[in-house]
This record gives sequence, C-alpha cells and structure tokens, in this order.
Amino acid sequence: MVNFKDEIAKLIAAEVTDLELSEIQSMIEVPQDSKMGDYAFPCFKLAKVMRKAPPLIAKNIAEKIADNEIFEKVEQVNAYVNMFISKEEFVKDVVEDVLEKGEGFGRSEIGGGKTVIVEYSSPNIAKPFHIGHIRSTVIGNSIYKIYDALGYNVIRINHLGDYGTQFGKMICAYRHWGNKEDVINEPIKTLLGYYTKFHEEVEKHPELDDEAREIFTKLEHGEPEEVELWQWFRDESLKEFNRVYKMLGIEFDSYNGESFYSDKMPRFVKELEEKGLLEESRGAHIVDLEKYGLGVALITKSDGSTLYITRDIAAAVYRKETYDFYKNIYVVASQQNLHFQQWIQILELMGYEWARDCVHVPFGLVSLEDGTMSTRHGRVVFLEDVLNRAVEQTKEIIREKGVNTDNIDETARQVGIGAVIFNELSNNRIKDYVFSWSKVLDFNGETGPYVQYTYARCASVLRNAGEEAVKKAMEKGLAGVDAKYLTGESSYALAKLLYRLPQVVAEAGEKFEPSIVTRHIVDIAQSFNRFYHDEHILVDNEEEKAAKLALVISAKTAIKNGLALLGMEAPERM
RNA sequence: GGCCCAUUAGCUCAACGGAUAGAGUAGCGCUCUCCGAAGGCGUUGAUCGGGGUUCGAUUCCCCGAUGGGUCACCA
Repeated sequence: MVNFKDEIAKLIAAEVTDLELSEIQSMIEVPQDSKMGDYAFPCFKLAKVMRKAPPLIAKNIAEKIADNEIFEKVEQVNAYVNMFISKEEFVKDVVEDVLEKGEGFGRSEIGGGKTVIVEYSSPNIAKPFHIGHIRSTVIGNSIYKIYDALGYNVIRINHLGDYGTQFGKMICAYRHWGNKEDVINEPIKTLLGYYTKFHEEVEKHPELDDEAREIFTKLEHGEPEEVELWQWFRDESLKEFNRVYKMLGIEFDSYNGESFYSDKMPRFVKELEEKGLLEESRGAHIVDLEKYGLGVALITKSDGSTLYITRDIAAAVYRKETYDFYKNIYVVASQQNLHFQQWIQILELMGYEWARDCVHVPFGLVSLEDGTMSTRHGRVVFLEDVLNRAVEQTKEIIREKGVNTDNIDETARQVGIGAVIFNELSNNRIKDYVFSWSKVLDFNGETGPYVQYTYARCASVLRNAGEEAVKKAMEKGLAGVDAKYLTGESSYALAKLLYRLPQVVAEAGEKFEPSIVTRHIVDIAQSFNRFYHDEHILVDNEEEKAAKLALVISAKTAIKNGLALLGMEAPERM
C-alpha cells in the first residue's frame, strides 16, 4: 500500500531544497479536523531559510504539487498546505490491502527477526495474585504481542519471586504447624497463612527467626530436604498462578525466577571488585553511584548474602549470553525506577555496552478505594475474583438481552475477561489508578465489550448478507472494489483509520505503550458504528453491496487483529 | 529534606511544538414495525499558579503549589 506521508514528503522535498527529506517527513502532520485535509504541511519554519512569508511559501508549494494524481485537492490556508488524498483510490487500496493480508494486517517486518526479551508478571511465590499484578501481566503480554507483530523474535520471561529469607520462614512454619493436605487443596491461601502465623509466633518466640535463617542457609546450600519442600511450595503456587494465566490466555517461555540465579552471583561480586567498583561500608558492600545522582547500591549485606540488585545483574548477563538480545524489556512498577537506574548504570560501569539495551517499562500504582492494598489488613482484591465476576456479569447481560449465542459460557468468558484486560490497557501505563468494581464492570462507552460488540455487529451483517454475497465482496475487494460507493464521509473516515493501524502498532512498540493500540481500535469501532448508522449496507445494488461489505470485512479484520494485540478475543456473537 | 513521576471538562482519560484542546462517563433531550440500542445523534462543560524560550506552548526550560513514589542490609 502507498505510504502517503513518504510520497508527500518527496513531492515537497522537490520544491523545498533547503530541508532534508527526513525533516520534511517529520513536519507533515495529520490535521485534527478532516475538513483541513488528510495531511498538512506547516510552512512557518521555512520563512527563515527561504526569507519569504509563510503563506506565500505554502501557496507556492500547493500550486506545484497540486497536479499529482494522489491528490484530489491541495489548498493553501494561511501558512499551511492542506492536502486531500483522492478518496476512491485510497479506499480501494486500503480495502484491498486489508483483505489481502487478513490476519497479517497490522503486522510488519520492522524487527527483522531480532530477539527481544520481555520480562513480565513475575509474582511472588506463596503470595496472592491480586489486582495489582494485573498490570505487569497484561501490559507485558500486550508488549509481547506487539513486538511479535513487528517481526521480532520474542522471549517471554516470568521472573518469579521464588527466593529469599521468606522461604526459610515458610518452611519453618510448615514444619511447626503445617499440613500437607491443606497446601495441596489451597496452596496460596495456606502458605500465606503459614507466613502470617510465623510473624505472629515470632513475637513470642524470637528464636524462630534464627531457625528460619538457618533453614534458608540450608536451602541456599542445596540441602535435599529443604530444597524438596521449597520446590513443592513453588510447584503448588505455580499451579495456582497458571489457572489465572490460562483465564487470561497468557503464556511464558521461561519461568526462571530469582532462585535460578542464586548460584550465578559470586562471579559478578568478584568482577565488581576487580573493576574497582565495590566499596566496603558498614560491613556491607556497595557501589557508590552518588556522582550519577543515584545514591548507593547495596550489593551484598553485612552477613555476605546478596540482594536482588545483584540477582538482576546476573540475570541480565545470563540473558545476553543465552539469547543475545537486541532489547531486554522489563515490565515492572515505577516504584522500582531507582533500582533499575542503579543496576543499568552499574552494568555500564562494568563496561557492558549492551546495558543501554535494557529497558525498564514502568507503570503506575493500583490502590483500592479504602487505601493501598494490604494482605495483612484484608485489603486485597484477588485478580481471579475480578475475572470471575466480570464473566458472571457478562452472563447476566447476555441472558437479559436474550442474544442467541451458541455457547453462553464461552462468549461470557471472552467478553468478561476481555473487559478487564481492555480496562487495564486503556490508559497510559504510567498513570496511577484506584481499582473500582463499578468501573471494571461497566460495559458501556469506551470499553472492551463496546469494541467486541462492534465486531459482533460486523459479523452479524456478514451473516445476514449470506455466504455468497460475502464471497463476492471478498473477490471484488481483492480485485479492486468499486470505491465510488465508499467515498461518503463516514466510509472514508473509517478507511483512514484502518490505513493507520500498522503505523499505530509500530508507535505502540516504540513507546512500549499498548494503550495507543487500545485507543485506536476504539476509534475504529466508533467510526464503524457511525458508518453503520449513516449507510445502509445490504442494499439491492450488487456492486454497491459488494463494496460496502468489503469495507465491513476490512473493519472486522482490523478490529480482530487489534484486539489480539491486546490479548483479547473477538466473539462472532455476544 | 534530596531525587523521580503526575496534575487538562463534575468524574475517568486523549492530544509528533501547530490551525477552533478531543473522547467516554455523569446530567438534560432525541433515536429500535427498518442490516444487533452493550448502539447512534444533539446539548452544557477544561489546560494547577507565575515567569521564560518560540512566528506559535497542554507539550520545552525555570520558580512555586498539590498528589504519589523512592532514598543501605525486603523485592
């Protein structure tokens, strides 16, 4: 398909020799109001170099490029050159491109098969998977989908929090008050119970702390009994996490968490020392990063054990050596900004040039209406409950509306889960937000169900049209649809949004921002609904019907592909 | 207190340094004997304050305000 921005840049460059092509390209904009054209070129900056009034420059450019066949019209308005693309050609091209690419529409080869690592979700073993965890999980999954669509080879890593003194406490508690059956039946809840029990008991019996520390040391040294228990806790926890991942349709290539790197750290402590970066301070070992404004980073504690910054350094090197990544992306809360700045700086000081290929993708905090989340105070919302309630609510709505679906359970699952995912990916990830039941369960307006509804509506139109008509529309669309039926305002607006989807995906990838895709498919859905309202699709005129159906198929395809990038499914009926 | 981030309509959020700052929601009105009303249409309504850079600032810089995060043995 024609890249209009590039074409326009070339045309203007031929007239404006004072600027580089790339500079002209970046100056071309899409006006907010389509009445001012499909593309616009502001000439203010040229005034200085060309020593002419901006409107005059705009007028000259407009006159020179107006004859080109890609334009229907070129106008000069003040300092702007406003360009209107020939509608028929454009719509025909877009429809043809979407139909031809099908599921591949929106994908590209920008990545050229380079390897990218995305680390996301990374919950702590034996702790509840609550609503706060949805962020890394869902944002990370979408970033994976987006990079995959951009032609990268993506490795998905779940960096489990499966290591640390807490496991000494857990094992200690299990030995004193534990029960195997309970753990198997309800792993997280039971293990968490042990953890809290331990903290209660340690008040009365401080010696438990020593016992726990001793157990952890044994675990670190690979004592079979301790390792076996730890492994069991880990497996049981993972089973429970996998239930949620399955509901969300999320998978990983590796579950190598913190424990995986437990034996890989001495090398780096030694290396830091050899490179003269390590200092002793208050019995601990640190790297002083004051001169970078990053404080000090604690590498080993005064008792010699390591901290997670050391594990992150080890993990980054391991990944470079194992995968030779082009980018190593960490989808982790903004609370850890300093932590990431510190260890990436340390890697640079160690001389690892690829340190700058490690990217922290931060996101804001989730809190509850009655304050921050706190497992101990019972202020916690489980992600699984949110998903289940969303599915239940969807079922009720489906029954209310009496929609005929083949399988209410399946449809409710797609829509309910989708609503939660979509809600999560609607805003810029850096924003903090307060979790609200009424908001996740509100399915009106700019929501996942709205977009899915629009998809189902497309599907419904195609069903009503019948197989023959759809087949004909496909053939017509691929051969070049009769676009004179698609030049109405709403048809053209829809086609323009479809055209932009691939660029939107690329932009979302560059910015690690799935919400850019989310907003765009909302725009597409809105635009389709307007088109649907304005135009009668199933008309008697066969040519017109085929043209309109081809546009419907295109919109349906784009919505499905867009939803897939968010990790959502598209129901044919709902 | 130092550093980082946020602040746009009653509420939740958009806006490559560009033209008249856009949506949704809530409120008020329309709109299903006509391709799905989880829809569409209309209407009211906003850039935290003060400086600066620029032809042009919601956007960049400085000062301040408010909110959040973070700052050595947790992750």
